[in-house]
Amino acid sequence: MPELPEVETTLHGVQPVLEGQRIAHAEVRVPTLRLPTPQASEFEGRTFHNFRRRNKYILAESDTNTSLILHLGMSGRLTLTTSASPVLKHDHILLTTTQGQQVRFHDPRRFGLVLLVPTPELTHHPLLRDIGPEPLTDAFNTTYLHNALQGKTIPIKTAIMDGKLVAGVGNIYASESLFRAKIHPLKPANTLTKKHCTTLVGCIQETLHDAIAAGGSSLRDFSHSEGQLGYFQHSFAVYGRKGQPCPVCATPIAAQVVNQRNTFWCPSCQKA
DNA sequence: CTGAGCACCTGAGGGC
DNA sequence: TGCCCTCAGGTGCTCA
Repeated sequence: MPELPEVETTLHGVQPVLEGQRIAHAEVRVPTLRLPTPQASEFEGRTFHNFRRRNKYILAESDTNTSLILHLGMSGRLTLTTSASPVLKHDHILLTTTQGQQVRFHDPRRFGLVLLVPTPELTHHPLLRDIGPEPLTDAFNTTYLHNALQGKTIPIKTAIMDGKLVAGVGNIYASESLFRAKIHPLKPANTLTKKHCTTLVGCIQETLHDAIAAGGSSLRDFSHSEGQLGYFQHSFAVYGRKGQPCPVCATPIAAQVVNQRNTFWCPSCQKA
């Protein structure tokens, strides 16, 4: 998946199509996603509004006190098309508006999910209730991060990928942010000084902002909801660049699996 | 609390 | 050309 910037890009693609438009027809072809998908009839007749992103979830509200929760998982994407367009393999959910536009949830690996839940329960929903502050808001700041890291001996990279600590920092942007901050990914979280935290907060925000501005990354599975490819991957400084020269000092980039995830850093620029 | 392992599922890419 | 193997952006569970 799509990390936060890709979700943000997807949100901006789908919002203009669905916001305020009635769902005239829905089709659920494959209901077995990470969690079971509602029946097609539960989408029909709804008008969604107040689209927004929380962590890597896209949320929206509709009538009868019902809200939408959508997650792209590892390989999910939303495509914008019409009902005239041939249905592709892995097009699991098709929502057609009264305007004739169609949004499709396409997800080969089916780690994503699409749910309808009672709006009053949304903030208490198990998927959302324990999520930490959004990284691009003032709530994510030096004091917050420093306090949150106290007592944690886990690697800082593992810490910032924990959605309970901060929302939406995935595997790619964790490596990229730590490179910009010149902090070694294995540095124990509780050894970061306030100064480190100030730098890291700034670098996470800067990295995400840059990626959003670039329209999100495009790895194998991602395309914009319009079907165009993003291009932030051309800007990766360390991710996926094992053995290649550091863009700052030309030292070969190191790689190691940390917390089950591939992790990249510059052994010279980033201090433990 | 921590880390390791596994699970969900399919497709892409490399090696031979 | 094709088979076999490994790996992948995310989460969430169990176990020691």
